[in-house]
Amino acid sequence: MARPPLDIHTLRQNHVLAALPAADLERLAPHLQLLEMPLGKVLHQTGDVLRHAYFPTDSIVSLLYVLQDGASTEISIVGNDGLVGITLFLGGDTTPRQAVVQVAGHAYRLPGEALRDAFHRSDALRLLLLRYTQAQITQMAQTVVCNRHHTVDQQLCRWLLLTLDRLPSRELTMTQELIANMLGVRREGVTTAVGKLQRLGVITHSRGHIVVLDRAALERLSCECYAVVRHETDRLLPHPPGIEEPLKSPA
Amino acid sequence: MARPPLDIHTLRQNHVLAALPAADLERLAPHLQLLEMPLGKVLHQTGDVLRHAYFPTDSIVSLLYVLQDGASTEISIVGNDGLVGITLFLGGDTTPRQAVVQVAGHAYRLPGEALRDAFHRSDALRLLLLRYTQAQITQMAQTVVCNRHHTVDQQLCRWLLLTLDRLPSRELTMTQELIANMLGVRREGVTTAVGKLQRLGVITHSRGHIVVLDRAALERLSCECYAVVRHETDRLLPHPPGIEEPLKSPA
DNA sequence: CCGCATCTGTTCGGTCGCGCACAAACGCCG
DNA sequence: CGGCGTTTGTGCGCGACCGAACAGATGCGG
Repeated sequence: MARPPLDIHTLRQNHVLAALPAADLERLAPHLQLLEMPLGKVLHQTGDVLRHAYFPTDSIVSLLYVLQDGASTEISIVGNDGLVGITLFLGGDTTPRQAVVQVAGHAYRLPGEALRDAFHRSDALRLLLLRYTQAQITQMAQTVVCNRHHTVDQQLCRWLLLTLDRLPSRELTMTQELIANMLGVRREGVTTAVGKLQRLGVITHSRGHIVVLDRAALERLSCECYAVVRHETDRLLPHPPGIEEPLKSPA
Repeated sequence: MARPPLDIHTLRQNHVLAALPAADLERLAPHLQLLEMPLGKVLHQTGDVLRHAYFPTDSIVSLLYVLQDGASTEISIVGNDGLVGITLFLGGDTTPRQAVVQVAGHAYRLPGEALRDAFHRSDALRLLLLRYTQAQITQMAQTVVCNRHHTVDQQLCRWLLLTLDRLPSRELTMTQELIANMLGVRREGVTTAVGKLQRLGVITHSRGHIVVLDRAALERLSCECYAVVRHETDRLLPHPPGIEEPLKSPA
């Protein structure tokens, strides 16, 4: 699919943009630029001054923290439900976190000033962004608990579900090594967990490619953390009408 | 309404209130009510609709998440540097977290509508609250990483330092059991860690009472997480002039 | 000053995840 | 088709933390 940069339909693939009143969106549109988001692209490094916000359409971005010794952990995950760069309107100019493209795709880029500007001018946008911030906070908080109390197996399920919710398909391209980086665990741990899921018939996988066969099972095997985050996200960010809901589980 | 407790000095013990322009503070003042904050008081439960915000003066409040099986973990900690209830202006009316008084003392209580109102009216207050939100996010993010990668010993140091930063003294009243709840680990783990610190001469303790003897050592023994949070907090929330800095390490 | 509840210290076996070291499978490319 | 780098599978030994159980210590209230 070729993407003329300002196709309204493409714009509205991002839920935040889609939920904006037409007037707000039109004012923002001239500043929005559609970008390729290749796997592994670093949107900003630890300590960088943020210059842009990114509104993913079909890409997924991980916010992660990298420790001095190189160990890393995913703090939260951003897909077409949100944006990278809440720091821009919260006020600090930098964050001690890194944003990395975890699933290749596209995103709209918006200069920081334009976002800040819109944030102050538009009540609707402000409301939306603040609620999204709240959703992000919930996600982080749940990650805290999950890291502390749940097994790698459970966390893998949670992570798969969160990622799946932000994808248009049931497949995802991602090596176990990368998943391990996200979860902050060893690759071998992920291998084992993936093996179990495969044996249970919940997924199939081969060399950087995972297909989810039984989403319901995944939800059963996951810890409560996924449900909490999902519930809160749905509550805080009602999905835009007319845009179909990706992967809402029928159960 | 008679309100003896509205001593401006006491008000300004809370850094957020202290940083407000006089006009904003005066408008808020009639709504502020000084409260006793006894140890263990629950400000709000999981799922509660928030009615008030709380601005601690000499108390400390923990935001924690309690899992279905009863296990808990502290998500962030709020003292006189901030407020409980950022959800009020972020937009969700409820949070899936619990707020519990961890160190007894006092706090000013503000009705939710008053906070929301002020948030929308006052640029200064909005700026302040958003930056504080950012600081809270940093704290949570760091807690994610810390839970994943660091030992109980290190985490205890981090926790002691964070708590100490929000206290006017070097002593704190807190059983190991409670600390364990905060950190989300077993009490025995805390006992061991505390024992080590005692042997090193960093703290002394007895029955729910810990005195920090060597703060610098605590910082050395802590993981990098404390420094990151402290640095970000200081950067985002400049301390109010004229109010002395509690426990800034002389080094 | 005694009793008792609370808090703290310690032990022991078990499990989970880590670090390391390889071996096997896969798929891309020449 | 064969080689090679990447990805995945597995098997150790180890340390950290857990769960449970219990013994000592401490301080408060009667």
